[in-house]
Order: sequence, then structure tokens, then C-alpha cells
Amino acid sequence: MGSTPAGRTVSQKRLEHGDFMAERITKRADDYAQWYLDVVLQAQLADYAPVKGCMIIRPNGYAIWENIQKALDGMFKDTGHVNAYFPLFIPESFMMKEKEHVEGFSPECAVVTHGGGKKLEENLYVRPTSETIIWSMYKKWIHSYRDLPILINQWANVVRWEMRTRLFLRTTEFLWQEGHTAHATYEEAEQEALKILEIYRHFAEDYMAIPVFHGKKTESEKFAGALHTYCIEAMMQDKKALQAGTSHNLGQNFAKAFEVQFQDEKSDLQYVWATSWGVSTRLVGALIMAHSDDNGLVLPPKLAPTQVVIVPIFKDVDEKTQTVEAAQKLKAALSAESVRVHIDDRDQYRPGWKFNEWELKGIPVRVEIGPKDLAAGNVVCARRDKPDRSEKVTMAMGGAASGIVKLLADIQKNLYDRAKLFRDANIFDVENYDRLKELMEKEEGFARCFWAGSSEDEARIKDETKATIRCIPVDQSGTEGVCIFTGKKTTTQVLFAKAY
RNA sequence: CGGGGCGUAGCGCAGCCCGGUUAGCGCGCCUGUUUUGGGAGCAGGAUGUCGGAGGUUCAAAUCCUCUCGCCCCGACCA
Repeated sequence: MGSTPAGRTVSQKRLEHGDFMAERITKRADDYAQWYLDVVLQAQLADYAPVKGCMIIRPNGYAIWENIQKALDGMFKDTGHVNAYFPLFIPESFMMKEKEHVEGFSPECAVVTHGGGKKLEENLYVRPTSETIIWSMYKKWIHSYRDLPILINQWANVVRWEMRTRLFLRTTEFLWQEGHTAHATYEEAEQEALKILEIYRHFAEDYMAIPVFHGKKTESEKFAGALHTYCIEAMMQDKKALQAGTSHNLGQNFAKAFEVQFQDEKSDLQYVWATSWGVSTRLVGALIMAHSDDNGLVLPPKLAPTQVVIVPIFKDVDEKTQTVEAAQKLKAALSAESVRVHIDDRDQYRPGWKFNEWELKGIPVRVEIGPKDLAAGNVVCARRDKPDRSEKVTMAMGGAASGIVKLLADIQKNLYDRAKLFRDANIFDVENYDRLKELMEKEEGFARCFWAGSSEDEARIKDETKATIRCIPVDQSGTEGVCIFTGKKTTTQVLFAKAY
């Protein structure tokens, strides 16, 4: 991975290509990190903010987040959850109540010390996550088993003062949803955590078209303050892992810290069981790194803000009138099928320019309607997942709407299949530590292996290979094998990978 | 915090080493014209506190000192 600064790369490329048009995107093979930044900036998903580590989510990026929100919010509500909103500021004393939680989050918290021109009596933490303030309220709301469960979600911003940031993947402030539930029993909380994990898995695969491993975090990777943490992990095109969602069984840790008890049916006093779970704007980054190519963004149709762009091709007013009219008819037919369509009838750009523009922005299907098509009663469709010109298909005008609906479904499926093929081709069963080291050094992919080591063993492997245990997958073969590090016999298999 | 890089027009850069008139180039933008099925051509035109502060000098984008900021890579993390 080179340390080539952005400006340099662009200028070098221009010299090579003798090309002075809009900026080009760094090739993935040349510099993956730079390619990612080029896509984010040039597709106008985000921009750097005046404050270090912060970003502006531009309309193109925010629209993707809105679609993510819409889909997930529906799934949460379908499973009985309700939305609420808790404050941004958390009293310092709350943050201090749960030991592991404090230790986990204190170093990365932004703290407000002054307000209204005066020093505050008690410092206020800008939420890095809301467990503490929410459980301070649950204490007020929960008295009886009849008050349970509480299934609250909130869509919010949080702040974590990270040392190193990357657009969407890790920013100082980010948007997310955080679910916080309260239950009467461990089993119920456990079921909730797993139910959400399943929602996340389903969402990742069905909407984002990204295959994921779902599993459990090891002790050293779990959430600060949880009994255990479940997660979904995805493989990006550079074969690194991205944690795409987490779901925690918090046990009674927060209930005890905030003294939240309820009376059960037998009038016995019990501490409440808790879960919390979240996904963030990082998912936008996942989308980019999973599907996009050297021409720019590639979006799965289900999350693409615009699914179809129609480019009328004309060279005079008459042709414009006719092609735009045809475009509008097609748009109406597609809208009737709930397809999100945009007609690009701008005069100031020529068709070729528009093709490249919409490709860069990741629109799944582009429809071209020109005079030749009008004469033949056709439209020409180009699919973003196969940008090769030979992949263009011609459809009869009459059947175009239904044809495009099918095409969108096919693109959605193709993106998933492609990502899954890539992932499966880059997972290796590893039998010994030397092979793991070699695999990580060459950045060949994920390693699946038997594991019976400790947190210390894990830390040492991280030191030596930079790889961590991404998760203990739920799906286990059940066979027995030998731990790659300790040599002990075990049936537990884990996934090692370098992670974002 | 360590390593690297950058700050000059809206964007991307050159100029700096070796100080010297009106600080250039491409894209974009404006006007006109011909164009329009994979990033159009021609002709005109507008645009700059050279990141900031001090200093050296007859003269500073250029040399010196200090400073601010951002980006990339690594250590921490969703």
C-alpha cells in the first residue's frame, strides 16, 4: 500500500493518460485506499469537514443512508421495536458507573466542560453510545415484570474521538441506530440479541448484497460492558474484514450499575436483563468497498437512491421533444412499478459525458433513448454491474418497464453472487500458525482455523500478524481439530483477518 | 503520538532549488458558434489577501524563523 498523497496520484495519472477531463479514479490494483477515497469524493457521497476527522455527508451519500434507515427501521418495527430519542449529553457520573464501560470508552470521549459562559458543575460527555443515559431512565420506568420487555431504538449521532479516521468507515462523529432493550430473563435477552443479529444478517445479504459471517466476538473484541457480543463481518475487495453490525447481550451489568430491578410474578426482586445493538453510516463504506469498481460507485438496486437513469439522446429541439417524451412515458411506467427513476435531459452535457457521470455515481441501470430507438420502437439498457459496452441490451419500448424491473432484480442478485464468490475464494482453512502468518503477510484473505487460545494468545497473534479473530461463526462444522496456536484439541473454529 | 505529504483562481497542479516586470497551465465557469449514440471543436472572456505571522533584501510565492491547518501511512477503535 503506497503512501501516495491524493494530489500526486491524480496528476501522475493525467500525465500518463494525457487526459484533462474530470479527475479519474485511482485503480483498485494500484492503491486500494486511494481508490476508496476517490470514489467517495468523486461520487459526491461525502466531503471533508472543517473539523479534523469529521465529514459532511453529501446528498448522494445521505440518500443511501436514508434507504438503509428506511429498510432497517421497518424491520425493527415489524419485530415490535419503537423509536425514541435520548439526549446527546451524558452526565460524567453516569459514564463512570459501569466499570468495563468506563474503561472502554473514556479515552475516546469528547467532554463538555463549559456552558453558558461558565464552567459546568458536572462535566457532560458527548455520547459515544447511550447505554448509561438510557438505563438511568429505565430505572424510572421499570418496576414490574409487566413493564417488560422494553424494546426501544434510536437513530442518532454519536462521537468517538478516534486517532485515525476514514470517510464513512471511522469518523469522529457518525450516524447510527442503537437499540436498547430490557428483559425479564437472560434467555429473553439472548433471543433478542440473536434476533437482531439475524435482522442485520438478512439486511446485509438481501439489501446490501453483501454476504456476511455472523458469529460471536471473543472476549478481547467484545463491547465494553457486555456479557458477549454478536456481529456480522464482511469481506471487502481488498480481502480485509469490516465489522458491519453488532448486537450485545449486556446481561445485568447495566441494570446493576443503575440499580434497575423489577418484581417478578412471585414478587421477588430481580435485576433486568439488557441488550444493545447498532449499525452505522459505516455501512455506506461497506457498500462502496464491496461492490464498486474502477469506474466508480456500484450500488445494489435495493439501496440505490436512483435505480434507473434515462438519458434521452438528441441533437435538436425536435429530437429532444420526442426522446424526452418517450423517456417520460417510460418513467411513468417504471414509477408505477415503484422504480426510482431520473431523466437526465440536461442540454449542457453530451450523452457520453452523462454515461460516465452516472456510472461514477453508481446508478444500477441506464436507459438510452435516441432517435434510432424511437424509429425502431426500442430502448437500450446498460447495467452498472457489467459496465462493458457489449453488455448493453435492447428492449422493446412496450416491454421495457417490466424488463427493467427484472434487470434490477438480476443486478441485485448478481452483486450478491459476485461478492459471495469472491469471499469464498478468499477464505482458507489454516492448520498451523506459520500458514496463518504467511496468509496475513500476503494479504490473501480470511483464515478459518481451530482455536482454543486465550486473550493473551490472541493479542500476541495480533502483534505478530496484525490479524484479529473477527468472529466465532455461528455455523460450525462440529468436527474436532487442533488449535493452531496452543495445539489443544477443540471443536471451535474461528475466522482470522485483518480488519478495518 | 511517530513517519510521509500538501497548502498558489471554484477544482487539479506548475513555478520555489538558483529572489527580479502584468504569477502561469489544464479543467470548470461566462459569451458566441458549430456539435450531441461512451467524458466535443473553434473563437473570445472573467477569476488570485501565493495558509498565517515575523524576518533578511532595493526587491519574497521563491531565502530564514515561528505558527496554523488538512490529508495519507502506522499504533487505538463501530
